[in-house]
Amino acid sequence: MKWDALEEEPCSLARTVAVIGDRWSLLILRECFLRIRRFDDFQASLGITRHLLADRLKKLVRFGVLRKIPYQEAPKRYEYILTQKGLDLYPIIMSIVHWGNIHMVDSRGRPMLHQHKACQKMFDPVMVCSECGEPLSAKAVHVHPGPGARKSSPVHARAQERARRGVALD
Amino acid sequence: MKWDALEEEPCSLARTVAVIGDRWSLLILRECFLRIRRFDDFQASLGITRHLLADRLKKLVRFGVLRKIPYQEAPKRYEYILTQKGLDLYPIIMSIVHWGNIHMVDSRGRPMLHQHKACQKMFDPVMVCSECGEPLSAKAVHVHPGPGARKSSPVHARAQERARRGVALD
DNA sequence: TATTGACAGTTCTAAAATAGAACTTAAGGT
DNA sequence: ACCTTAAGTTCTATTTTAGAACTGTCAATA
Repeated sequence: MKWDALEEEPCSLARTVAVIGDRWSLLILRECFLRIRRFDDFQASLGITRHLLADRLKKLVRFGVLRKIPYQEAPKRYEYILTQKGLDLYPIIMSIVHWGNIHMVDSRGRPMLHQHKACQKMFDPVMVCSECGEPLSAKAVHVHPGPGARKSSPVHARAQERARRGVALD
Repeated sequence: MKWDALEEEPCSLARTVAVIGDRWSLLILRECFLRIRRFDDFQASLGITRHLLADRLKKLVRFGVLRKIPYQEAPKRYEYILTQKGLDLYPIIMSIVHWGNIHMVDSRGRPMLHQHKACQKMFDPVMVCSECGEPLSAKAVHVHPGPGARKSSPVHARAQERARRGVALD
C-alpha cells in the first residue's frame, strides 16, 4: 500500500497514520510542542537529515498541522507553528509519552514530568468517556459501523461475531 | 538515526515511536483490538505483504506488545494476542482515531462509532488530568526535567526560556 | 573589499526498507 | 495422487532514507 492510499482509507486511524505514522513526524511534532520552530533548530535537536526534515515539514504544512510564517524579511526566513489542527494532536502525543513512561523507561526514571497549570500538580494523562467521565479500557468498548463505513470484510465479520459472543481481547 | 538508536533515547515519546512509529504497526494493532489474531487474517484485512507482516509481528512480540500462542498442534499454528502492555496502547489508538474523526473524515462521516459498555452511550475519548480531572490542552501544561533527563541542548534551553517568558505555542 | 557566519533549504550517492509475487513446509481432506 | 489451509520464507525491483556536500541571501567582521 502506498502512503497516498492510506489517506483514502475509510478508517480514521489509517488516515491519521498517513499524517503522523512515520519515524520522524511525531518527533518533529514533539519539538513543536516544546516550542522549537526553526529549521536549523529542528535539525540540531533531532539529528534528522536536512533532506528529510524539509520533506516532513512540507508534508505537515500540506496537511494543515503546521503553518509556515515569515519572521523576517531580507533574507526571508520562516518558522513552523502548530495550527489548531496541530494543537489537537496533543492527546496523541501525551498518550504516547505516557505509555513510554509506564513501559519503556529504564532505571533512571522518566525523562520528563508534566505539571498542570490549572491545579499545579504533576500529573499523568487519563483517557475518559466523554459521556460518563469514567476511565476507558479496550474491554469496556463496543464498536459499531458509522455512517462512513464500507461493507466489512468476511474476516472482520467473523471477528465481530467473536466479539458479540464475548470472546476476550486477550 | 537508526531504529535501534530510537529505543535508547532519553525520551518516552522516542522510545514508543521505536515500537509503533512505522506505517504498519499501528494498523496491525488496530486489527488486534478488532479481534483479528491470525497471520492470514491480518494479511487479508490489511493488504500488507507477508514479508513485512511476519517482520512486524516478530517486532511486536519482541517488544512484549503481542504474545504468540499456539491454537493447534500438527501442524503447529499460532495466533497473536495483545498482552497487558499491548492493551495499554488503547488510549493511543483511541486518541489517534478521535483526531482522525475530527480532522480527517470525508463527507460520508465517521467510519466507526464507539459505545461505552458502562454507560451504554456512544462516546468520544477525552484526555483529563489524573489529579484534578479537568480536560487537558497543550497550553495548560508545564514541562520539567524528570529523574531520567539528560542535560538539555542549547536549542531546548532557549525554547524553555521562551516558554517561561510565556511565549504562546501557536 | 573580502571573509565569515547564520539560516533555510537543495542536490548528490550509497544504504536500507518496502512492494509484489512466487515458493516452502506440514498436515488434512477427496 | 492431488488440492486446500495456514504460516511463513525467499526473490527481485522499486522506493525511502542516511549522510554529506553544495547553494543563495544577507549581516557582521577583518
